[in-house]
Amino acid sequence: MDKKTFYITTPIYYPSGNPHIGHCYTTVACDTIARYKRMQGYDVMFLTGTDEHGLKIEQKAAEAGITPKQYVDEIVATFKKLWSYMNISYDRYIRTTDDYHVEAVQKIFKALYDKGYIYKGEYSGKYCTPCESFWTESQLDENGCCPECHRPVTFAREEAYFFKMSPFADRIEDLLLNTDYLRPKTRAVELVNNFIKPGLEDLCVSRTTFKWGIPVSFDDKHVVYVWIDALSNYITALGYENSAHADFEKYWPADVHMVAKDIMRFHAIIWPAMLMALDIPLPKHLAVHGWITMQGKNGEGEKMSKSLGNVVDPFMLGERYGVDSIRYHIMREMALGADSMFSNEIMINRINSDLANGLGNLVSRTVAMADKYFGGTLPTERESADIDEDFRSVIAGLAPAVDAFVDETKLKQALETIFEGVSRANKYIDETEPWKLGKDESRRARLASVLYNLLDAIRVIAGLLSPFMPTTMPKVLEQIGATADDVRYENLSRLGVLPENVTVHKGEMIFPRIDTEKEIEELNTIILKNMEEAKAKLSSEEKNEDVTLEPIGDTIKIDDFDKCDIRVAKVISCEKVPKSKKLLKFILNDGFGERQVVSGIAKFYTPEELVGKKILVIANLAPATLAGVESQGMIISAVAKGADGEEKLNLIMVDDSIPCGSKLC
RNA sequence: CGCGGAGUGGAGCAGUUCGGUAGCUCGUCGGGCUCAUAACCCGAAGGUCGUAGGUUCAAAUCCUGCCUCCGCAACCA
Repeated sequence: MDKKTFYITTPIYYPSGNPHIGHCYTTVACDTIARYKRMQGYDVMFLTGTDEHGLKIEQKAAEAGITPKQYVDEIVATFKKLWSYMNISYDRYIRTTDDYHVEAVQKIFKALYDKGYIYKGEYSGKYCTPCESFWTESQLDENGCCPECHRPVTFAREEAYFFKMSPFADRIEDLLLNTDYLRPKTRAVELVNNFIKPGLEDLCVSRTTFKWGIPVSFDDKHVVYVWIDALSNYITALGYENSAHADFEKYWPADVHMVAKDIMRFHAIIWPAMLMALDIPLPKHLAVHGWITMQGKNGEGEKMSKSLGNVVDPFMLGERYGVDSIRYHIMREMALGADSMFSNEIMINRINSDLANGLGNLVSRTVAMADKYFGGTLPTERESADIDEDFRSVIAGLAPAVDAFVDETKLKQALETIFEGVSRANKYIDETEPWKLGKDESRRARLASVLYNLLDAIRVIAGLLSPFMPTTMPKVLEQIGATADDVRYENLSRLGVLPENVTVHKGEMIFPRIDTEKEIEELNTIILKNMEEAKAKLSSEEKNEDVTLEPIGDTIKIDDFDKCDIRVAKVISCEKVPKSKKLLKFILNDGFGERQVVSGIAKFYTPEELVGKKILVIANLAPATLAGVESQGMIISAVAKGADGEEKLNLIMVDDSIPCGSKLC
């Protein structure tokens, strides 16, 4: 008999740095769904992996003085270590550097080329020598400068391959708007309005500017750019166009691709387009979740950032509170589509109230009573009461409800449902007052019924929670004397499965209560230390260590320089350009009068701190309009890239004694 | 007028599709209980549902204007 199959994937992660709790978010959710489906009897394929090509990896490796492969090998090892630590039960791990993937991607690329969906074109734009990058017309800025470094670029042509997406626009729009492919669907309209309605642009799918990638088989100047290389992992891992695996027919189409919202676009538009072009059925669902944001001092969510030192280290948390507690918290807080706040306090409170006070204490008190009143083994006489019925029906109703939520990838709601059962059980204890029954010899049968109902309820709860917390639930089952057979999936929607004369085994506390104040204090100490380290790292960068410098540009003649009229100017006023993130609007005194200049440095400076300062401005630059504001010139600043990849920018400020309008030569 | 989302007791959220007593978790306060991990159970306080209008017997829910926040896009001359 063929089992029903279930194929679920995480994205393949980009190993340009070590994994953090954000990666855990997606992966733990997939793991839980995979385990749940296995429990239900599905033949599950759970895929994760790493996307190991690209310029950034090439550069990072060069900085470290090792080959790209050595570099990614190291980081992949860390990923695998984390997954093993987090109990991730992936069935397959794909690396885009794996031979079979490389081979298959080349075939896919060729197939798309043969079908006419990939064509050789060329950038009609210009080449930026320092960046070693070509830019298409649409990417170029208004002065025809490099959109990354904004230096003049030389006009050049270079061939590249493009993937034609426009033939699929209508089908993709339909997929997003009229099917439940995208979960949650709230962002479908946004995607359609922003990317499909204006016309799907052809996608550049090859590069000649770096080498660390999969060579195009029929044109080895080119390497395959990220889209076709990375996205196709979902099918190559099953053996599509390769012989390393042979279960494409069996598992495809995928049931769930789970991704974070930042890569939703690629999975919602490009991936379906690729599959359509290849005539492959589309995956059933794309589940998009939000980010974990750190709760800042004012209670606002702020993004995790290495320079803030607020990156959460999953290993550290696991050591302190147990891996299952972390898994629980992640899934309990995660909602489809929406961001969720993370703070040590939120997490500890959650663990305490749900796991320690709720579930842990329920197990502990129930087992303790069975032990105390019956020496651990229940007698077989029974006496039921009306009051049992409501309790039993709540417990019996858990499994179907949880099934439905898991199918909709709503793990948060699934957990809420299960914990309603925990709550109901605690209430049942109060209703039945077993401690009173224990004092009355004549009520032994009643007491046995009550404790049996409780143990049986815990059996169901622990069974349903096993996919979520695979390490601790077996301990619960051990304590209540349940066997693996008692928590077979079919038995989770059934009551009365435990043997009448079940024997409990009192053990240690499964979820010890955390001393909130003490832990917060200790964690704050750790965080403080991290922040200081981050700061120390920053100041060492200022000493020119670990700073990536741009190469020196092409030689120019003195006339070339003379074309630039650089003047000293004083900042009269400065304010943020409304609706822009990066732009500041300056009114300058350049010695001749007032001049308005816009500069994209809002990230680095606040308007107030610049007023009154003397700076340098290119005075004869052609005016341009930015975000609707005219800019008459360019303010000069010094730029370098720090070790963390973040740009460091400093305005060149000059001595106040230099008169406005002085010319640099 | 670029596109979209959100504003609900102290905190985090549900409810808005198809108007009809405003709900959950945490926190606070009071009570109960003692089997248990200072836990558990019950109860209470606390919200003019961002704002101003409109439709209606009736609006958190429908319509209009406005304010604030967030995401995407644009923007780094």
